[in-house]
Amino acid sequence: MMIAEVSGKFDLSQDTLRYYERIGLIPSVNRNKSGSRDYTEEDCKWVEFIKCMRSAGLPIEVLIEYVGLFQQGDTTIEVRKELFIEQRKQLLTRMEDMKKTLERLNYKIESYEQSVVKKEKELKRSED
Amino acid sequence: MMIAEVSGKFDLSQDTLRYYERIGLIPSVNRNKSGSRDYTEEDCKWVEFIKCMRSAGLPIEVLIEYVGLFQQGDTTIEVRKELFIEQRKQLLTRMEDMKKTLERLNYKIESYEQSVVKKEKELKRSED
DNA sequence: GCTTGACTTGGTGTTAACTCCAGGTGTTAT
DNA sequence: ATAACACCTGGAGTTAACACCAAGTCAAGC
Repeated sequence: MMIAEVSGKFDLSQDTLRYYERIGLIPSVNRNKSGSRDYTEEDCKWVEFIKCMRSAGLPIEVLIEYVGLFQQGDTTIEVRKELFIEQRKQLLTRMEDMKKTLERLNYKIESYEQSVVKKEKELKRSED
Repeated sequence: MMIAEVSGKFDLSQDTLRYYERIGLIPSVNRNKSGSRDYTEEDCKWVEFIKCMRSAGLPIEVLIEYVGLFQQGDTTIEVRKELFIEQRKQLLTRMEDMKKTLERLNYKIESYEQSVVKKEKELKRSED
């Protein structure tokens, strides 16, 4: 799979894909004879995984660490688990914050609806 | 209320509080005779509101727009409502992303637990 | 009246995460 | 074989959201 296709498939710019690879956020992708990247199925899975993690706000630095640990093999499983547990904890905190904010937005929107209704009633009265 | 107290109360640096005010993210705070900021109850409510919105990832730019609209009075209620509806939509999207990521993290962590258990069993066998 | 400490402003510096660009190489179509 | 195109690399530029700093002012304690 050429980079253009991967770019389209995951809605990430080619620059971003190259950037991710350069900083070690995904393992390095093999090149074909002419030097272009040729993504394997495995590579695509990495890209998709990273995209998912990033979309939830996991920092790049942490993900780079994970990729590094992964590449070091089974001896790092325990550390990787701890890393994920920590990230899950932080994710849950962020989700809680968002839940509170969501309720607040809902309340605000409802209030505004009320005040619009009031305005309309006033208008109707003035039309009489 | 002096800035130090507000800073402590909301766990925001004084620099951040001044920054927020400077860019119009909170309405400007009155000064006492010696020129220092003196936060009213109202000011604190703004700070708390902004902190809540920021913690859920609403961009500063959007919040500045909201504060501007708010200060223009009731004629902007409809616009403010739309603004919040849009932000709520985006917030829900982010929350969905996070939920998926959370499930994935949970799965990874569980898998790692399994592989640790396996390792331990192997160890036990080799002890026999 | 002098130091100490909290505050002020205006401006510069920093970090994360991309994003863009120039200059070069290889492939493909006419 | 020449133009058009996709891709490469190394490096510089951008944006959001702060964080830091210098130089100055003000009030309080000794």
